[in-house]
Amino acid sequence: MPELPEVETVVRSLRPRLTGQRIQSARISGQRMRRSGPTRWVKSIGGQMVREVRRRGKWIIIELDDGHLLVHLGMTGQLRVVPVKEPVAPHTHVTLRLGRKHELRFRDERRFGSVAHFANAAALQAFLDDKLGPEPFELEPTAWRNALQRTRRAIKAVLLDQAVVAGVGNIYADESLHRARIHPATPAQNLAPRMMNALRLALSEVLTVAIECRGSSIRNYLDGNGACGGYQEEFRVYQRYGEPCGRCGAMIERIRLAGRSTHFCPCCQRMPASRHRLVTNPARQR
DNA sequence: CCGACGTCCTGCTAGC
DNA sequence: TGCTAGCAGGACGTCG
Repeated sequence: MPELPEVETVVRSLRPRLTGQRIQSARISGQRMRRSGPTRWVKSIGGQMVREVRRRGKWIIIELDDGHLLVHLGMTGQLRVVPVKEPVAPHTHVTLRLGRKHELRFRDERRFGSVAHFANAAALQAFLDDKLGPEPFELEPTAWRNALQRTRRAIKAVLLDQAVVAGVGNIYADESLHRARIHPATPAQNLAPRMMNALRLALSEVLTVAIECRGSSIRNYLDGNGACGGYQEEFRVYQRYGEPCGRCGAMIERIRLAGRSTHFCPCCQRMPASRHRLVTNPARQR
């Protein structure tokens, strides 16, 4: 389940292997991916050079001489540079021939991912700006507080909302909430300002360490060279249902929240008392 | 307009 | 041992 750290790791591993490489040809095989749009670009990108590989949220941007490829790994997507002679794995949907010996392959068994082409840089920017909030490392404290204060949704659901903060998925939402000692069902606007700030810092810290560990490998996540990540060894709550919390020893619980499996420590992560009075008491209002 | 929820997709696994 | 229902979840569409 690639989230920001996994996508960042893939980008870092692909960057030196793709930048400056000329794409000889591209092909799409098997059944079409969902949500990838028209595929006429496959014919037009032959001969173009890769200028840059970068990340925005969970999206991978491959900048070409003329246009961009925008890749989302979905749940099970893998983007890897492999020798041409390596057998083509099942569910390989897109292949970019890079030279005599290597090709970039996009593989995605569950087909939640996508590979789309943008001819126009402004259109790509508009597409991303429309759906993505700031990167977690660049959250501006006041804007973050304002975003949380204007919604009653459970904080877990807010963290998963890419328009609020880009790149957080189920694993790092749970891990960050545990680090900040916040109950995942807490309505966002009930969080005290210092807790909002604690969460902002926890997100940054958890994601930074996860990137240093090259992401988490749960099932089939691999980076651009086919290597596993190691952050799964650092999980404090995710998939640790029934195990003792490393901080207080209480049993980690699992609930269903925002349609997602949610893991937390009932002792370290308490729901705050309602701050209703602060809102309704005129003496407290400006 | 906001927020909750269903849908897509396949492979693995818990449970009978 | 073999079968099947259920689970996993990111993005997006739909509905109240």
